[in-house]
Amino acid sequence: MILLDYRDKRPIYEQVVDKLEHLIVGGALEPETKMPSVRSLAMELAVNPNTIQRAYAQLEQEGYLYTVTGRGNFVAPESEWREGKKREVLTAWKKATLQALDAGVTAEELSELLRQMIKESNEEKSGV
Amino acid sequence: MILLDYRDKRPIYEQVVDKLEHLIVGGALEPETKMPSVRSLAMELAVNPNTIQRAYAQLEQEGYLYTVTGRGNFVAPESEWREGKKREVLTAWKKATLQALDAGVTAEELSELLRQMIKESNEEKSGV
DNA sequence: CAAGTGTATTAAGAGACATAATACACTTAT
DNA sequence: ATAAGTGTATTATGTCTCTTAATACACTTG
Repeated sequence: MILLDYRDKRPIYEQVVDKLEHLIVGGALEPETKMPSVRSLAMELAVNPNTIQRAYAQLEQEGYLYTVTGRGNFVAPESEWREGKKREVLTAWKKATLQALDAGVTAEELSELLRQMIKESNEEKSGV
Repeated sequence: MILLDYRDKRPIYEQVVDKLEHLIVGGALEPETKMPSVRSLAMELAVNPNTIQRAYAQLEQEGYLYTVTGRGNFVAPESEWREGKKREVLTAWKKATLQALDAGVTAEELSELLRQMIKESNEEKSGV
């Protein structure tokens, strides 16, 4: 379900959060899907159960999962996280754009890059 | 010259690096400007000299400063860092853009936001 | 009732960050 | 030449975060 990157210097629980969040936002894990138990995912990643517990707790805090004691963790309905996620990435995008403009990148360069990325994104969808 | 943010959880030396880099890229500190000495800046920020030493070492590593033992640290010529900085921010911008698209933000929304930010940026320059 | 869930607690170790106290080589001004 | 101001290096100490480890407990399912 997940592959850890040992060269990554971020905490393990943070990597787990990011990867699971990506799977959820990307639709690979649909709402109401049952997540692996804390103990089984810890076993699979050769990691301490506490670390997974921490990752799940954060994902619940951010609205991606909900927990039922005794039953397990489940992917939350999209309405629980879609808007929050959108705000989060837009804030980050604005910051990155400001930094680019500050560094001397022109508006035209950014527009052109954006067009190019959209084009590539569409080509992938239609299968190139 | 700098104001530390104690709510910021990042290391102090990293904050110092970021702020000085911003002053240099923004033109507030021109090339060949003499930087404050390790000891004096440490005194001013009420911080250990080792911490400033670390910040200066990283800025030198990234091409923003050059060091002359016994004389001090100086802002490097723009040619030493301008291209590297541009590559850095463009990489970050592309990543942020991909994440936005992944999260369901449309290309049109990003284009519109970009236009809006350019407009505001121009208004500031002309003094609104 | 047993096995599988989430949750909580305490202890220990590793590593990064920061402070503290020195020491040394070099440059500048006197 | 000397003193003061530079950068640089080293060692020790303390704090904090991350992680592992070992338990313990409440709840749910079969």
